[in-house]
Amino acid sequence: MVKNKKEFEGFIRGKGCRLTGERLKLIEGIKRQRGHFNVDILVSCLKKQGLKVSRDTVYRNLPILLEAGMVAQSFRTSRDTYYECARSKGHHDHLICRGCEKIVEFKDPAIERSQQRIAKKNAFKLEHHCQQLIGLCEKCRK
Amino acid sequence: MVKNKKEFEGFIRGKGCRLTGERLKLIEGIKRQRGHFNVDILVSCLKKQGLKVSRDTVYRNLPILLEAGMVAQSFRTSRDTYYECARSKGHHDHLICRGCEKIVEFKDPAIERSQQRIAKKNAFKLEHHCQQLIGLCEKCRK
DNA sequence: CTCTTATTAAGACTAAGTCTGAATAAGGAT
DNA sequence: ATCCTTATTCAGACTTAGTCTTAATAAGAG
Repeated sequence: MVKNKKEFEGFIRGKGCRLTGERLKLIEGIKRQRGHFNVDILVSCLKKQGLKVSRDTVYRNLPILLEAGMVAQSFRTSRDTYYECARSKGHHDHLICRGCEKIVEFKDPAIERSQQRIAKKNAFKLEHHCQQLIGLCEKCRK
Repeated sequence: MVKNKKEFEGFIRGKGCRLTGERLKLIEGIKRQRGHFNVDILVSCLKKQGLKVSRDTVYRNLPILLEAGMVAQSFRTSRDTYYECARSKGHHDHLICRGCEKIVEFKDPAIERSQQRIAKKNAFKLEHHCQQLIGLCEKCRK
């Protein structure tokens, strides 16, 4: 899990990739994100802050940042994939109201352990997971 | 959970909707699906079997079939949403290899119970969930 | 059988994500 | 420092899952 610019430099060079200005802008901009973001949100925030980077560059570098553990895939709507800065909080999953789209974050160590057990039983090396509980919140049930 | 044509008729009329030929073709075609399918797969299978229905009709009716519990959302790739006929097997989740895209199905009652507990704690009425464990299978780890 | 209105098909449209090709710049070699 | 190779970037074209529009059709009530 890469935590800062220095570690990122090591990580990126270790892969034989180049440490470009855009990549530094990207990790800077992502650290500034609070909460969930999708690619368009990220690009327009970067732009506002004078850290212009093309949409394509974001798409190209996201897999690297995911691999480095600096960004985590958070959840998906029918339209979009949302991410979040891994440093902002620990890992967690989401409870989503299909009525008002309210999102509640939760952690459950027991579930995580079960997931590891299931992966092991099937000889998988678990890298990450996506767990979304969909339902109706108190208000939306009326 | 709607199980057959008769129950479906009751369900659809209960909603004040019409029992159309297309809807019958749809549930017929879905019952014939084995395993996972996305909208395009479903449309072309229906076509092959002489049950022509437009793509749009499928998209329009999927929420109804989900609500009726005849179809379940199965998992999503970066491109597509996959479904499956709810009757074919019981509910289960997926372990997906990001290398070869192999999919392993699993059930875990303990996780299901935890999910219910989490929903209850947050005053949500849980309708369904999406749990995908992503990693590398034995072969793809080399 | 007639009338109302939900539903349908066809195709235009939207937008997330990918691809292409030319220009740029990182980093090693000299 | 300067040159050279090649990964990376940008801009914009492209692909395609999913949505919307409109006119035609047909389900169901009376």
